[in-house]
Amino acid sequence: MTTSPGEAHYNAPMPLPPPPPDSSARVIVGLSGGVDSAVAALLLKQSGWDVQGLFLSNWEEEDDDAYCTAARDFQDARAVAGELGIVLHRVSFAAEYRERVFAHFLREHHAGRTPNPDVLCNREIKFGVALGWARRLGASHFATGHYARLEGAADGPALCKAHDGAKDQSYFLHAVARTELAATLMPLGELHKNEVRELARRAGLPVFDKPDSTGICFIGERPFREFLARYVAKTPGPIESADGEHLGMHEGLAFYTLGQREGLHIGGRCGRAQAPWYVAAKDAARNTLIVVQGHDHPLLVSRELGTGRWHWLANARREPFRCTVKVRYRQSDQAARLEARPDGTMHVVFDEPQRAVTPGQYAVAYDGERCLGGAVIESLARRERLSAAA
RNA sequence: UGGGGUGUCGCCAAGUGGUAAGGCAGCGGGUUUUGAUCCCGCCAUUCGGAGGUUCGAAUCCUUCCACCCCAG
Repeated sequence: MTTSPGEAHYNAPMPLPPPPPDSSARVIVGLSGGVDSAVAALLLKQSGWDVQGLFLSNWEEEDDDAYCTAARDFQDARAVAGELGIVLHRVSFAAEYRERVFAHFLREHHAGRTPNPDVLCNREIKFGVALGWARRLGASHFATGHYARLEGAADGPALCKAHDGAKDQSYFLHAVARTELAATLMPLGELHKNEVRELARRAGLPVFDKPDSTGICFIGERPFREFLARYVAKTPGPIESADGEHLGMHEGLAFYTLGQREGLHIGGRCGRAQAPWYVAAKDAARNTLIVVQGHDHPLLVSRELGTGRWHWLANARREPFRCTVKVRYRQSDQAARLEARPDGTMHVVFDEPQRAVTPGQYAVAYDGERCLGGAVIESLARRERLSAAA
């Protein structure tokens, strides 16, 4: 059953979630107030589960529209629960979010790296404390509206890509503990986004046309630099080309990420090409941002990277093996050779050089549709060393 | 102070009589549960100032101003 995105096959049999193991089995669905989690709850109910909703509020600020957004989301979640006739619990994990996700987020930025808070948010909050809370609420299972599939494999639960490749969120889920995935249901994994919206519309769910949310999970979409500046002091310093020419000033290394183009304020230079400039490196010792010109400049690409401790979502492999790897969300799969180190880290060598591999982001491995696990990117090896060019 | 050169959007830069290219930056939007990238749109009634020639000037003339280089 293949369908191109855009033309849904509403008449095809809808893939329903697995029926409950027994008639009274309870599942707690994380209801965000968005359309995805609403439809996840809808489908589970239709399958016969005893469904209850859980609304998480993890970011409590009273100073701006984030508060309004959160309040609106809760209202939407409540409306959905009302329409489905299910109980809705509301729990704040703001303290946990701050300690386990946001503190790390700030530490990484202070260190000049580019953290991915949503990976941690899934592991620590949604599939951590929230899932634990679901158990306390008497549920055997926890469910979310993530676009990913969970299958039973010979070696345990397997996290697989969503059928809707454009929405696949397995990258963000790679760090979740397997024991937690074993108790998790993701009913949307075989649906396309437009099908989800259509299901919501037909079921009378008021959020059927609510726009997709973006931005850091629970914090939301906002001007990133401005937001970060509330927590990280600005430490201005020079911007230099790889050959040492002074090109301007930066606001602090934490406010930039590798491969970034915007915000450098570098205009035309006499004798230089007419191409935009991109962040190639951060020289912390000199508080200097190193930039290069051209989207695919050699100093922007890496062929190898080293990770932190690898988290397996399949049986660990001790011998080198080939698979595909993403170094950022929504990147197409890149062929690579992986070799686990004795200390639990991973060494990745790509077939093709990769652009803007960034410490703090995650390298996530796949065998076809299945996610094999991943780890944070710690180091990278460029084709040419920066020092050689300087 | 002589001699030479240059002054076109925040920056780089086309345009030498026919009614202001392009790139970068910036801004806005799209894509996106990180941060990026990417895509689309906007962005000089005006060419250092003032006069003049001309049907018509950024382009020619006069003059003033600024900056740069060489002399000194």
